Amino acid sequence: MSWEVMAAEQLAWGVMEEGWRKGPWTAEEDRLLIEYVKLHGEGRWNSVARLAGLKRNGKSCRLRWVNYLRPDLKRGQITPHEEKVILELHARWGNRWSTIARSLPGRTDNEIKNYWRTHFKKKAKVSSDNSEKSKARLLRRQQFQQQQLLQQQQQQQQQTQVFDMRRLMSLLDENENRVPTLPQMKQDASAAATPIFPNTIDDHHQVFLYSVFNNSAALPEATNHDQDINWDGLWNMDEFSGNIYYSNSANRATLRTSAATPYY
DNA sequence: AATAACTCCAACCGCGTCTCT
DNA sequence: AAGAGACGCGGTTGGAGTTAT
Repeated sequence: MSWEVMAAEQLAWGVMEEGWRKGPWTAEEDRLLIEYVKLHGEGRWNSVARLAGLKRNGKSCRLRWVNYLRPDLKRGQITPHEEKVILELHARWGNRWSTIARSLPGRTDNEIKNYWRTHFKKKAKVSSDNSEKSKARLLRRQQFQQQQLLQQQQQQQQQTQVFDMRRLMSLLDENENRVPTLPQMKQDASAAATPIFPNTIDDHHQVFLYSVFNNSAALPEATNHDQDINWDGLWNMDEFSGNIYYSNSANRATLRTSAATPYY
């Protein structure tokens, strides 16, 4: 092979390995492959190089035909209906892309696989992260329950004020949609300047509510994720006390539903 | 305007299964 | 029955294009 030919092949960046070309296909190679299939039909891919004059191995030819040149391929974006089918079939079959592709005429396993990876895999990861979060939440809830138990015992011993959960629930009902942001809550509750729940809740209950929302007896430093923390607390509250959450706010129930909706 | 980050997708690779001799 | 080659599948890579900062 002359150096000119070698240089030309480098420029076309078709890599030659053991005599086989690799990398992107040229229009001429496509034409030769289409001609070959017209004459000999699909299959016998290892004969393509010899019969069609292509410097491609059989595997590469088959892949190019199946994923790109086949005339029955459907071009264009995956439709919402196709996406639905992919989701349903993936839930049933897992990563059996060729099986899924059989239910989507004109789509290749490679195309579906790529679509899944780019559109759903990341969301699945987020979902798994959420599952980690819910484990941590469970742990926090258990700690919180222990803490409450301890508190109650101490309070009974000292015969001091007893927290009445029913009272708190009704207070929450009365103050529907008034869930404050954390900095507001922290500032107001600790300073006891302006009541957060102006209707009825006294300073003592404000601090307690803050701790319920945040599963913490102490007031933490302000954070940039105030809303997250507050709603996190609400999820826990729901799990912890039964139906506080549902009885509390239709809006929050809607939010909860949307947050709990599984996605891929 | 530059560039970093992200998305898309064609193509490759390794391996398991099938088919033929 | 066994070995070799062909085929098919799922995972991965890397370049091009697009979007965000």
